[in-house]
Amino acid sequence: MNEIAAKLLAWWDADHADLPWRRTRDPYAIWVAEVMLQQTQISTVIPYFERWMARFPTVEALAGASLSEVLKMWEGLGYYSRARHLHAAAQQVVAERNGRLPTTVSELMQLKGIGRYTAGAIASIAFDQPAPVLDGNVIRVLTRLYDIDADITRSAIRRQLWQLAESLVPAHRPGAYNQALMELGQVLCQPARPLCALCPLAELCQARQAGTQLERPVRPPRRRTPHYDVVAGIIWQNGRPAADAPFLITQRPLDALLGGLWEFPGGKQEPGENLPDALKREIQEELGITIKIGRFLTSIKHAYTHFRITLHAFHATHIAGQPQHIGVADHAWVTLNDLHQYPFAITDRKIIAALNQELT
DNA sequence: AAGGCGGGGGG
DNA sequence: CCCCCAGCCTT
Repeated sequence: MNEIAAKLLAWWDADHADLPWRRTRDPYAIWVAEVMLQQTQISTVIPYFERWMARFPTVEALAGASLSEVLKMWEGLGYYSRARHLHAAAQQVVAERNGRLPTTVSELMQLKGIGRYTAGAIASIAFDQPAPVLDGNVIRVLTRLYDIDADITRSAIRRQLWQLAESLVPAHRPGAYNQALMELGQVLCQPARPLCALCPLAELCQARQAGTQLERPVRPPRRRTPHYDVVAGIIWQNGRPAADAPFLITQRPLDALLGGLWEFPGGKQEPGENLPDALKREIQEELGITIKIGRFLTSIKHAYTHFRITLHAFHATHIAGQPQHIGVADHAWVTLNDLHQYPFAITDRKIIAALNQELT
C-alpha cells in the first residue's frame, strides 16, 4: 500500500466522525446519503437522512412513494433534481434488478443522478471495490499534496486529478480510505484554515513545503451575480384573506428551477413595470386568469448560486377565468391547513410564515 | 466545454 | 458581504 493511503487509514482508525450512514453497510442507505451529500454539507444532511430512512427505509418503499411525498421529504435540501432522479432510479432498480443495486462503477453510473463521484463512493463504501472518488475535498487535498497550480475547472486537469485519485486507492479497505480522504479535507485540510500541524500527511505535502496551501486549489475568478425583483400573489378565491379561506397555489414545471415544488404564482418584474402590474401580467400569462391586486404582505431576499432575488408578496383576488396549465404543472385551491402536504421552496415557506402570522 | 441547478454555514 | 460545499445533467 502507498504511503499516503497507509497514513490516512491509520489516521482514520485512530478516530473519525460517527455519522448515521457510517453505521450501516446497506447499499441503499449509502446511496441515499451520497446523493444528499452532493454539494451539501454533512450537518445539513444528517436530519434529512434520518427522516428519509424512517419514511423510506428500503428501495422498495422509495419506489412505491409518490413524487410529491418524495419532494416533501427533500423540501429545503435544494437541488431537487436529486430527489426526482433518486425516486426514478429506485423505481428502475426495483423493476429491473429486483431491488438490488449494481456493484460496479460503470453500472452504477447508468442510474439517474449517479455520476462518477457517487458511483465511486457507493462501489467503494458499500461493495469494497477499489474505485476512486473526487469531490471538492479530495481536489483540495490532492492539489495541496502535489502543489498543483493549474485551474481545476479545466477538464484536462480534472482527468489528471481522477487519474491521480485512482492511482492512490488501495486494494484493501478502499471505502475507509475514500472516506478518510474526504474527512481529512473536511476537518483538517480546510479551504481557508488548513490545520497542517494536525495533518498526518503534512510531511508529504508539497504545498505546505512551498507555503502555497491557501492558493490551492486554483480556480478562475467568479462573476458577480445579477439581482431580480420577483412578485408573487396569494390569490384568494373569494377575495377575503382568512385562516379558513381558499387561495391558489401552483406547481412549478418539472424541468424548471425548483422543478416540481409548489409556490405562490407570480414571476419576474420587467424593466419599467411596477410590481402589481408585473403580478397581473404573470398570472394572466401562466394561468390565463384575471386578478385584482390587494395589499402588500412581505418581501423576502434570497440568494441562489447564480443570482439573487427579492420576492414581493401581495394579496390578490380572483376575478375571472379558470386556471389553465400554461406555465405551471398543476394548481390547487387550498387553505392554510392544507399546506403541510405540499413541498415548497424556502422563499415560499417564508411567505407562508408571514401569512400564518397575519391570519392566525 | 459550459451553464444550470438550492440552501446553509462560516469568515 | 464574500466564499465554500461528499456533483449531475443537459446542451
